[in-house]
Amino acid sequence: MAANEYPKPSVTVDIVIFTINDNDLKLLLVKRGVEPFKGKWAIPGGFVKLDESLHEAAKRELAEETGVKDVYLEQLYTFGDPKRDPRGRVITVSYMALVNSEKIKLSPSTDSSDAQWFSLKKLPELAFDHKKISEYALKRLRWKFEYTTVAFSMLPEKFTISQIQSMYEIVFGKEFDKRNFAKKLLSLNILKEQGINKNVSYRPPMLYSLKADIGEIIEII
Amino acid sequence: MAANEYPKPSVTVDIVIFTINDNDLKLLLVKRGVEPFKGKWAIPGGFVKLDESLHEAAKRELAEETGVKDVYLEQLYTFGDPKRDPRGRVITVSYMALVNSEKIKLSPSTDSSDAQWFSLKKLPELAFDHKKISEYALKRLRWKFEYTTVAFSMLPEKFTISQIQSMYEIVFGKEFDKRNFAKKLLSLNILKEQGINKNVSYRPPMLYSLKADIGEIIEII
DNA sequence: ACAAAAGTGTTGAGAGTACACCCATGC
DNA sequence: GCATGGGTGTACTCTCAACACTTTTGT
Repeated sequence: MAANEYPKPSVTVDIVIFTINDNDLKLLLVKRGVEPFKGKWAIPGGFVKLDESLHEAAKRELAEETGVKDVYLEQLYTFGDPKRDPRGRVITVSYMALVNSEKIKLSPSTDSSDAQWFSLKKLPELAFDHKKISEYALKRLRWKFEYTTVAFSMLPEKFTISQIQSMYEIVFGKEFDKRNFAKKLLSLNILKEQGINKNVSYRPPMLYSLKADIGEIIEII
Repeated sequence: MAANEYPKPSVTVDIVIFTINDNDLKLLLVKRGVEPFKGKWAIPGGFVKLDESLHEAAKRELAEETGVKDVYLEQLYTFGDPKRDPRGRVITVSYMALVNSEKIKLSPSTDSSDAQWFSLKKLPELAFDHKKISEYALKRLRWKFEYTTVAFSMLPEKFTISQIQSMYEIVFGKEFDKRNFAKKLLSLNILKEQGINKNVSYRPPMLYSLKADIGEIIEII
């Protein structure tokens, strides 16, 4: 039963890259330049190299597309229907990434007609089973927002409470009560005051950062 | 960028099969007959065929090992470290299955020295990264018990409340208050009374079944 | 003084937790 | 009548949801 007795499928990673800008939740799509689905929009991804782990492959593809490293990256689910790629058997391990839109510069090698941010509300038709993958990613994103601190990975180091609340309202598509939101957030005891932001024409808000010992994503369930 | 330009990894499915018997949570392990790790215990699994989906592959391997079909089966996570298999690049999609121990007959082709149930408390050393996989599966199992109705898939059609409570106590390794447990369970409104079990030498318990419209696993979060 | 967003407290409802006694049966 | 597990209610605490007004700044 050696590992090479069987015909082998191809293995890819596909990455649903989320960001928030213009008060909207967006994901990055690339336009396919080759058949199949030539000209259709697709989630960025590519083949896994034999000497890299799945996570490394996802990180590499992400860096190639967006130029960012050190972002939140999480494996979602592996899609392996035999008919999902007309070229042959391709199994894809899907990932989700959360990036801070201010840190992104879309890869200069791909001009902007090839890679674009799309609002979740106005997605074009997607290649392969990428609609299913992006729906799965959105569910997971909401779950993670509800029960962990991933949201902070889409913010700059210092942020205001209303910036956080606004992200939650965008992701869940509904509004939250300001008092209850702040009360809950502060009671978690994960924020540190960072002084006051003076560059606004209204009452200046308190800036916060995550406490030093909250480097990693924690569960707030 | 055809699908076959790259050298390909092998893809397997590995299934963590849980059951409860003798008041203990157990998982099924098979003894490896070939190198590498010959003689070591491993989670059952095998290569994915080119014309079957991942779920079908997991179902097939499960049926080959245990003879059971129609059990709860869920994809967990895909492990793809380049060094996880000394034979070469093997990516494995892990699954978890929950089976009713009364319905199992271990495959007759494998004698009992080759496949055995092990208590989670006394696992032997495992081949490959199977320890990591089984730990991941246990976490997911506990999560699913807490927030969904998967537990019922390990019970016969009619069951008592204390059977359910006993399963939860085994899976979480702690005891629950009998009154609170019954109150919570009955308040979910998913059980139907099925008359009284008379074959006991103490006050006979009420038997329940899942309501007809609760065929699928539901979230009880 | 006005516009804009920041900041803040109380109340009621529901869920979870802790806790102990009587009941129905077989032997 | 005794051993065995079955079945049940109350009180407390905590969390969540609903709800509106004052404060601070720039212009």
